[in-house]
Amino acid sequence: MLDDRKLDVLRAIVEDYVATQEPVGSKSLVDRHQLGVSPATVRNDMAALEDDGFITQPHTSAGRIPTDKGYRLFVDKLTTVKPLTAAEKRAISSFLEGAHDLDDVVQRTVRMLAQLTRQVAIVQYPSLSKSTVRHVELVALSPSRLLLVLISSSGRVEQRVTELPDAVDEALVADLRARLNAAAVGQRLSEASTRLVGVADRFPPDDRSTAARVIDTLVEMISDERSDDRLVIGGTNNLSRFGDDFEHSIKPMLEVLEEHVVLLKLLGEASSPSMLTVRIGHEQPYQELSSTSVVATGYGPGAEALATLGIVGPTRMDYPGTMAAVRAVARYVSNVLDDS
Amino acid sequence: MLDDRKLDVLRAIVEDYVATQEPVGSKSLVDRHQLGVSPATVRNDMAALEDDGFITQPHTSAGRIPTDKGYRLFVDKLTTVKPLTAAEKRAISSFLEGAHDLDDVVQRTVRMLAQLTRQVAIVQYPSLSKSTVRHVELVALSPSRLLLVLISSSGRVEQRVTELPDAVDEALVADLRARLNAAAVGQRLSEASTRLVGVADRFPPDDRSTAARVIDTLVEMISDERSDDRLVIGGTNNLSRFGDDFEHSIKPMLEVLEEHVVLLKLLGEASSPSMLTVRIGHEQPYQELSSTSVVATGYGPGAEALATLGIVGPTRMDYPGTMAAVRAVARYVSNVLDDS
DNA sequence: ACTTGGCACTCCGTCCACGGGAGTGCCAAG
DNA sequence: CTTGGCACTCCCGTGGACGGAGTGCCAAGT
Repeated sequence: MLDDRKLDVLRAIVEDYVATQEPVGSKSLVDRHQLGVSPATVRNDMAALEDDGFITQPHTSAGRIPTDKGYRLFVDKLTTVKPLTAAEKRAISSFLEGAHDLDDVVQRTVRMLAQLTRQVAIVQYPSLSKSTVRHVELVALSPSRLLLVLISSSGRVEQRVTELPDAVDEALVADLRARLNAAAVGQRLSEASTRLVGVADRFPPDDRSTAARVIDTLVEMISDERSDDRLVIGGTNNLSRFGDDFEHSIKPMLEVLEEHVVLLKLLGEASSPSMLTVRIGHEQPYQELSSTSVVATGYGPGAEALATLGIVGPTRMDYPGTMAAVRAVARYVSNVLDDS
Repeated sequence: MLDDRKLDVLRAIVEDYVATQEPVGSKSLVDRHQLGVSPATVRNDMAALEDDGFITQPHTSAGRIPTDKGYRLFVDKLTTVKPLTAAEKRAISSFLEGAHDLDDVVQRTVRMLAQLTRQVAIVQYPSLSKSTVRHVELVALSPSRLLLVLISSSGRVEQRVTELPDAVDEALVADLRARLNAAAVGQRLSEASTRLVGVADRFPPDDRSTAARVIDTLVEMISDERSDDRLVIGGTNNLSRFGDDFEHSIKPMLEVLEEHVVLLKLLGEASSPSMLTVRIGHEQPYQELSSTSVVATGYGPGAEALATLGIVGPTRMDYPGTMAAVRAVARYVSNVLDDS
């Protein structure tokens, strides 16, 4: 049914359409690719591909454009990975390694991704829920105000100030600090919460309400953070690449970029850093984005995927190049997180 | 030269044009406003206003639209402040007060601003350079790795990890912590840097290189942060309100939104929280944004302006409403920062 | 059985001419 | 100084004509 030449034709159609943004006809196809057959033959193949739903024509007697199904076949079967140039690789690693803290890493990553793919880039902050507690720090700002700092293995630092019911002295703070760290350090955040609640009971009655207050706040910080809704967006200027139909391609995208919750759904579950998720057109869950594709992958220190990063662009995009860039950036940022 | 009626006519033109987005003619003006004169009279006034450069016509025999100079006169002389409704005020304060940390405050502020003005909102993070050191915290992550946390009076927390030349014990860390805090707490950041450098000398020779390393990092953190380039953008979906001319109004705006440095210039110097800066069309420094206006003001705890917030929108915008909203949000966020 | 050249057909996009409509400028009268 | 009248200008939407690109099908060739 789908012999090799038909696949070649499909590939050629996808490539030409991505390059020119215009429906591609049989004539221009044979001109620009060495298919070794005549336009008439190509027409027959195109008719067959259309019957199978891989391509379609915007109107009778126009050229063909790939359908979502066509792109899907293209990325699944017809794509050979297009490795980045050495210069690009060097640029990525040196740029990412210049970062000094987690915020900086994330910022630079999103920038790099947007620049390489010339698409809108999205990077989710490393999730705390899968990472572990590295340290809990308490700082008395005044006798009745305490600053809590939570440091996770992913390098994320979360802080909050809490008002205490009673004044505390430095000894109690030190005691709290020691016990909280003993209970929580090394634990995954989800377990740390449950471990912490028990700690209050082991304080003398006088201090118990203070301890409970601190622990409550800490647990709240942990669960707040587990919602994982922080992300950074970059390359919105590449929206101009989405096409000329502002109302139906750019406007809905702008709406979605405001809704971080929606974006997180778009990125999908964090997959392993070496696995790319590609969702083409209707394959992603939002109808308004029916001509939009998502290329995403997980990243994080070690082999574990703590969070997701990726790009969003028109279905009509350079999949091989984009996929290579997303994968490469995910690898490099994972390495950087590993080191720190 | 400009009698009262001409000013009335100008105001009516601005209001109608902002509302309808279409050139306004003499007939529709007298229909929609009680000017008490005939269209012909209005035409004479319009001719005069055009001679003076306050309005212009896109083509012969079309209605008039305001020029930048016209808008300028409008905001300077013809605008009466349009106070927010009680419901709006309540919404702002309750929404902003729900924030638990500085990030949260900034996020919510930008969201609120975008929602109230239906424009693109920009909020600069409170500048550290004008704020003071509240606390310095050191945490030994391992014998030779130290986490430095810097907390400023504006509630901003900055952290960084540094590698030490030698192993340190808890006593040295405590000593460092005490001395650094003694030297820096309460100081403005600019002074804190100079104060800190002297501290290293007062350590015994064995520890001096470690102390110097820590102080170097701290000074670096301070000066890095003094660059003040962090800001948050919201309401980009309101870009669709910029008009139909994608290429010349939306695209350049998208470019600019990527360049935070440019945005900071656009916002301008932080003015006092009660003073609004309005830049109309060509009055702002970027040619590509010639049909864009900026409404900005400073904000911060107390009367001092630590940073700037504002909105960017088409010159054709509702100035009274926008100005009221920007001012109100700046006041409320200042209050919130004051409390915390 | 597949490939190829030929040919008629379809449909889009563009150009152009046309007319209605909104708005202006000017003038003369109140 | 204001007002009604009037001729004029120019935009913009509509509709028909036309060229071009591309298709589908058929009959002949390999």
